[in-house]
Amino acid sequence: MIDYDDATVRFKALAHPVRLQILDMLRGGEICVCHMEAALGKRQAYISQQLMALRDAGLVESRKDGLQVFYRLVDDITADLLDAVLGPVEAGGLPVLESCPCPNCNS
Amino acid sequence: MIDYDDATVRFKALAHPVRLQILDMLRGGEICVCHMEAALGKRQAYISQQLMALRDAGLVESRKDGLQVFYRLVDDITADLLDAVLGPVEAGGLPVLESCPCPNCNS
DNA sequence: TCCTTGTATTCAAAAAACTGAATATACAGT
DNA sequence: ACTGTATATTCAGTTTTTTGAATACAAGGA
Repeated sequence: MIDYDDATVRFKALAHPVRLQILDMLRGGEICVCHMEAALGKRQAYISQQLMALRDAGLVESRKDGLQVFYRLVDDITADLLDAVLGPVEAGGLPVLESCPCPNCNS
Repeated sequence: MIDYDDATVRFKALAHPVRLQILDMLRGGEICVCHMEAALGKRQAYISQQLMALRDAGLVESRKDGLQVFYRLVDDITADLLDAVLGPVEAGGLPVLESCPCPNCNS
């Protein structure tokens, strides 16, 4: 028997433009919150709220490294859904952002 | 540039257990409203409301045949999304339902 | 034309999601 | 211990979604 309520949780989490954009970034690999903040141009607290929603839905998980917290996708299903709707992940990898203090942006 | 708002419309429509169940049925081919009513055990008006939501989101389209209205999926993207989350479509085709007056259920 | 059947729409109340503001927590450096 | 930086949580007001109830519309048959 298929659990439609279960699937609904996933789609609900996906049904939001900012969360979609975050997940889209995460297709390329794990990212720190500071990076999302710089890339999306939204307040930090707001991004953290959306990340909480994604965590609660079980779509992402986080890893703490010093002051930064890195997020990544939990499973391949989410990546497949994004591929189907947004198209394949864009090449080029994670851009270096001036305003981001994470190790990736400070060579 | 990716249109996240556009994708959000699709995911919003999918983020509902009854609508998901309707779409799941439609993976097997077009179905009449009376069939959904019998299969889901919900009021007709309620099902029609969910179908309206799916139509507004552009996920399904309808065809009128006499008294009955048949619905079908508009594109393959939706079917792909359902495959990814619900698993592949179950074999067996559309079951014949006692309480459904459509031609399919009256051999 | 009138009645029946199948489907669609409108409306309103309740529930849920969204988001800004304020605040809390955790960690690193001094 | 104190400070600053990165992230998380709580709260409340607003907006949106959900859903039951009532009603409207459309097509076929008598």
